[in-house]
Amino acid sequence: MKSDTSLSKTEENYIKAIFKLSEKDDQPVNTNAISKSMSIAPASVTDMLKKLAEKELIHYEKYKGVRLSLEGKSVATQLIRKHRLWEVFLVNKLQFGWDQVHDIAEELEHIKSESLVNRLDTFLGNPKFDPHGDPIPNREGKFTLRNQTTLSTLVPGQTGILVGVREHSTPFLGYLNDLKIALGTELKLVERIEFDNSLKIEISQQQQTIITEKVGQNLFVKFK
Amino acid sequence: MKSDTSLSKTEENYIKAIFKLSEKDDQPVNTNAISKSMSIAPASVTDMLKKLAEKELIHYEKYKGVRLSLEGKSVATQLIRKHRLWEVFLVNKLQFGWDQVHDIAEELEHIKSESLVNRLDTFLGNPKFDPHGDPIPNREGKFTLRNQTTLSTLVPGQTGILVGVREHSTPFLGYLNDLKIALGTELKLVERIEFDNSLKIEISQQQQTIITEKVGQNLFVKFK
DNA sequence: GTATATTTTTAGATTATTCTAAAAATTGTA
DNA sequence: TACAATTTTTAGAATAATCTAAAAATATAC
Ligand SMILES: [Mn+2]
Ligand SMILES: [Mn+2]
Ligand SMILES: [Mn+2]
Ligand SMILES: [Mn+2]
Repeated sequence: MKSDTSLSKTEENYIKAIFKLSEKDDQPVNTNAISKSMSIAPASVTDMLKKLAEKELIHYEKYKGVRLSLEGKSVATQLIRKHRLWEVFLVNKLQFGWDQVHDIAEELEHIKSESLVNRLDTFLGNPKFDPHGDPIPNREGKFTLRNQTTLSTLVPGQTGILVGVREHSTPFLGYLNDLKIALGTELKLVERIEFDNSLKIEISQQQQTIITEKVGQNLFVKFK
Repeated sequence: MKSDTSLSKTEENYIKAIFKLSEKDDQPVNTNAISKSMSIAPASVTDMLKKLAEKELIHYEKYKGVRLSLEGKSVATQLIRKHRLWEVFLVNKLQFGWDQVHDIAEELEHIKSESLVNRLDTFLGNPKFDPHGDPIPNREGKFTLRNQTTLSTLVPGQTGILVGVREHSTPFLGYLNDLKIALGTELKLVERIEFDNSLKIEISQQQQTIITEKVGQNLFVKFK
């Protein structure tokens, strides 16, 4: 049962952090993990977990970590929907670069108006992916799945199209900008260097470069 | 000298309230006036005034009311700029009604990003007025002046075009919607009823209606 | 399986914003 | 000018979100 419908920005940020930490494995999320991901002291996290449990947004047992309740998952999903739709707006309509929009979207996602989100969605043409290739949940919270193959798993000679990035940091996206790599760019794995698993790639059938294994693991591609 | 650049949403709301209260006469604004306009207890207002004075956003002398400093005026103007640009976005791009956008804009105005506002301005085509006919300050904070003549000052037989509304409440705007009165609508003063100064008007050369004096005073018109 | 290390919670404080009640200052009135 | 009414400020307290330090629980290691 949802007791209090209106959540503070702070509460929303905790919910989102917990959601992101439990995305991969569906394991309970530890206090310390939340603390680190949000840069907030563990003691403060404990306090908030009690509060969120009280509101039935999470299932919480002392010392055992937390899981989002169905209600909590829905809150998280709607926040992610808003975040990503705003990012599309900022990039497609206001001409921001994909490396400039995260922090602004981080604020915009907390504006509470269902009709605003839905009208924005319509205005943008119901996009399925955000500027980083991340899927945008629909009104019902359903995500379109994206290819999870990374460039580093291709075999030499194989070509992929960039459909998403795992890392979202400004430095990483700026680095891709410098390499003229954007969503939709054709990337061919030319050679894997044995020594350190770094990759020689060809970008848009033009320049060749070396990227580290780590970079390769952060580039999601689909087969051409 | 501006000491702390970042203001809380709360501080911003006080600055805006003080600005609006001193718009007409340039007199100092009293604690009680702020208290009433914001629905916050006078004692709380006093506390905040001390804080804003500390930050040099207002000139404050105990028991004598406050005035915005130049810095404070600039903060207020930029907030109003953001508020009105967002209202234009909501109405022109997302198809909201002019009676539905104020509260959402009240939230959006607190998003802090200079490039966001300026890009939004460009995207909207640098509008000079918002959906209620209120002037939108430019980057430098300059307002385009709008005609301040109200319908109630016309002489019978005279026609005006609606260029703005003084009241912004949802009920008032909804009432105008019902009457098919919008910005740009032609309004002819047919007759002034002596008894209570109510006005018989003709809307878009079509229906005739009676409106109260109060309504007439809330409709800004320019001569046709 | 005890001792040590790590994680989590509790206790006690702090800052921002708000409140009510009471005191102080100012304003209006006769 | 004196008294009353009004306005404003001060005092003391509450709530939300955070912190540090210490205690308690759990996990790891030998
Ligand atoms: Mn983002
Ligand atoms: Mn994104
Ligand atoms: Mn408004
Ligand atoms: Mn407006």
